[in-house]
Amino acid sequence: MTDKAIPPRKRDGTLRDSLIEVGITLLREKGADGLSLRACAARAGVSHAAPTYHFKNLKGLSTAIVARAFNLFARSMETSIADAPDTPRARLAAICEGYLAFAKAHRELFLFMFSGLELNGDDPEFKAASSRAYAVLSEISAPFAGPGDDPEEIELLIWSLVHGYSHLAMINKKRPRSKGNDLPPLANILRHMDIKPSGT
Amino acid sequence: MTDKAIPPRKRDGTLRDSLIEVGITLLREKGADGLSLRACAARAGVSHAAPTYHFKNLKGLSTAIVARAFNLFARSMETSIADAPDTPRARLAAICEGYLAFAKAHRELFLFMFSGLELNGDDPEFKAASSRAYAVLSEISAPFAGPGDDPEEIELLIWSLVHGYSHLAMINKKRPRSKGNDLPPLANILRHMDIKPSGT
DNA sequence: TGTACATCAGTGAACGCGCGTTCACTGATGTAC
DNA sequence: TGTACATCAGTGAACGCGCGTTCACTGATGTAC
Repeated sequence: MTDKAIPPRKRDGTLRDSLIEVGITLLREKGADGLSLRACAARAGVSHAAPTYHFKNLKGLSTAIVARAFNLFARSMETSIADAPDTPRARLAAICEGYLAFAKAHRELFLFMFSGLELNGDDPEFKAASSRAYAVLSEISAPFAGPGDDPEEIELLIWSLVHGYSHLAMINKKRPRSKGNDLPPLANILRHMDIKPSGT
Repeated sequence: MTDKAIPPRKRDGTLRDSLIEVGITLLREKGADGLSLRACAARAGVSHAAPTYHFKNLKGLSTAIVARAFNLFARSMETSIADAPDTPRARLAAICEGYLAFAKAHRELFLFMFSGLELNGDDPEFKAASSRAYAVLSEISAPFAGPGDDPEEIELLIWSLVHGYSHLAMINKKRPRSKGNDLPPLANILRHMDIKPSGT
């Protein structure tokens, strides 16, 4: 079993993109410790120095990967919302499901993007992608801010809850068998949170 | 400036402990990437092979460090609770403050212990320490479970919220200056969450 | 349509580094008698 | 109190590994005229 998952390429302008995808694969398979410029190059069937040309260094590659991750993340939430009934509560439930679904589908990537790793914070792709995700959250939260409320507080309440739930779920891979292997579902947790859309 | 922060030691039975503390220092100074068996040994003024004797390997050292972390974490919450008025809401607020205070005081350690890193899950010290932290949370949450509620759901609601808030706060070191550099305070977030002690 | 030239995208060798792990060893400490 | 012995705690050399980064290079592609 050799390691050439991707056939050798020649100048078709897609290498940068491929390296990002390979990086995500590497994260999935080996976690954050398995991500390196050299490993990405090898997996992409390219010289070990090639990634440096596109990303300058490991931090640059990581930033590009996290930018991609935030786009996938935003898309997961957007898709979930698009399928939901057009009421504030249904949309809230949907964004939470989308958040959690992304985490479950990309555990290592999710942990990586929220690992506190230092990135090129000024990178435009990165900024655009993370803003996109934040905008979704912000939009869905807005209807729950009453007249006297700071909308940022409501956002942060919702964000904290769904992020905490998802993050803890990713950390606790293994739970005691006695109660089944799952946390109480997110929907049940949400039901306990008595915030109300401001129109009611 | 040499690197002998701790003078060379000779057989006083405290090396294991010192290595754990040095490991925590290393995390604080350089993050997860700065933690290694060799770096701990060097910092403790001891041969590079010494840590292996006590921890077997890097995973063992990491497990010991996280166990220590969970004890500090539990203590932070316990202290905060001990100083609070003896009402369910005050105790809830106190545990949340203790949770956040620990994260702020030990950012890198907090990120490390919740990084999803694989540890020796069966290690007794580790199990005891994490159970201790969980027990605090569980005890404080109990009064908020009404007659029809699953107590685990209430625990998870509270845990998710405070964990999410703290974790996001650690990730977003830098916020846009325009609004000041701080998130809306945790107390405000908690106020929006209308759970009630079951006696009321 | 052909040619000269610049730039682009990737190569491959080389550098030095820190790492985890193994292993034979040693000298100090503790125990049995 | 002295002696023999076992175990403990740490040493230091050695192993091979993968890593990031630099650098002179090359051959393909694109552009100007």
